[in-house]
Amino acid sequence: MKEIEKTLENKSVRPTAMRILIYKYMAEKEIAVALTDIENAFAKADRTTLYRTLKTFEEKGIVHQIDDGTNISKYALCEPGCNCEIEQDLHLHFHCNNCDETVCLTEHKIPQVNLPDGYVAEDANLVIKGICEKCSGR
Amino acid sequence: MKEIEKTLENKSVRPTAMRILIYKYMAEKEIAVALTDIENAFAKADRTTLYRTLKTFEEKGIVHQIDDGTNISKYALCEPGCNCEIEQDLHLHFHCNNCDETVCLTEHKIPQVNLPDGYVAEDANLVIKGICEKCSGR
DNA sequence: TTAAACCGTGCAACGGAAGTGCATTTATCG
DNA sequence: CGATAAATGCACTTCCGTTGCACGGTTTAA
Ligand SMILES: [Mn+2]
Ligand SMILES: [Mn+2]
Ligand SMILES: [Zn+2]
Ligand SMILES: [Zn+2]
Repeated sequence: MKEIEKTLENKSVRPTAMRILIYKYMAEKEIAVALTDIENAFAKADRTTLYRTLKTFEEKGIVHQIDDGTNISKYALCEPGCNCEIEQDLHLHFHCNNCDETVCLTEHKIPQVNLPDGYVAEDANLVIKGICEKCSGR
Repeated sequence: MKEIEKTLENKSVRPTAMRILIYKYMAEKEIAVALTDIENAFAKADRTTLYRTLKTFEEKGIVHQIDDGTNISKYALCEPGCNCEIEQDLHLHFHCNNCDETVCLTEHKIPQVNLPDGYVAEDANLVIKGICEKCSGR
């Protein structure tokens, strides 16, 4: 728990009770979470607080936002080495068509693509949809 | 104009006046369009009609839906050879951070990626964000 | 040819999710 | 302690996508 407090402080985010709980919640999940997920997990807390917590976490590089094509923003903790406050950590994401869960594949970077003349890339998002490890039964 | 009628009929979509107009509108645009764009272009038509027209077009493989990360669904006509009713035509899309326009890069296919064991890919979406040809000035 | 069935269109309303303004509580610091 | 700033809570809004239902024209079959 003191761990989390330090992590937050290192990112210059004040470690309030709520923030620590949210961080803990996300750390225990291995999948990306939506605002609604957190809302359900912490029924007593107000949605706005959770919303702004995620925004703060995102600004400070604690979590990154994930667009998995569901039109519902997901969030996941950044890996220790990640510095996506500065530049996007271009790993890909996988969305399961069966269980509807989204995971970071942090080891799998988005391949470089050649663009037509005049196009300048600044960011990229690659989402693979299919059947996840759990659902495929391997 | 007769061209469009035939195109629609070939895809087993009845060529109503509205549908022909929408098709024409999309054919003239070189960029992906949102429902709101069409709505603005055809102020007299009802939003629902336009919405359902796009859905019909999509089901029949006349257009494909594009998720460019803006959380606003875009649509673009399918290329002549495209058969994305059956399998996804995996070209990438480019979204300009400056003019906010999204284009299909139909010549640029999404590169194959290796997934961890147990993961099965069924579909993929790759969006590059940056500065487009028009906005970069060459 | 005429009635029935079907399909396209329009109107109204709903729902989820993101976002904002402002009051209130809680923490920080002199 | 009081002053100040930050965090939280509540209410409300907006935007987009979506659906139900009714009306009217078109196709189809008796
Ligand atoms: Mn990720
Ligand atoms: Mn496209
Ligand atoms: Zn799954
Ligand atoms: Zn541009």
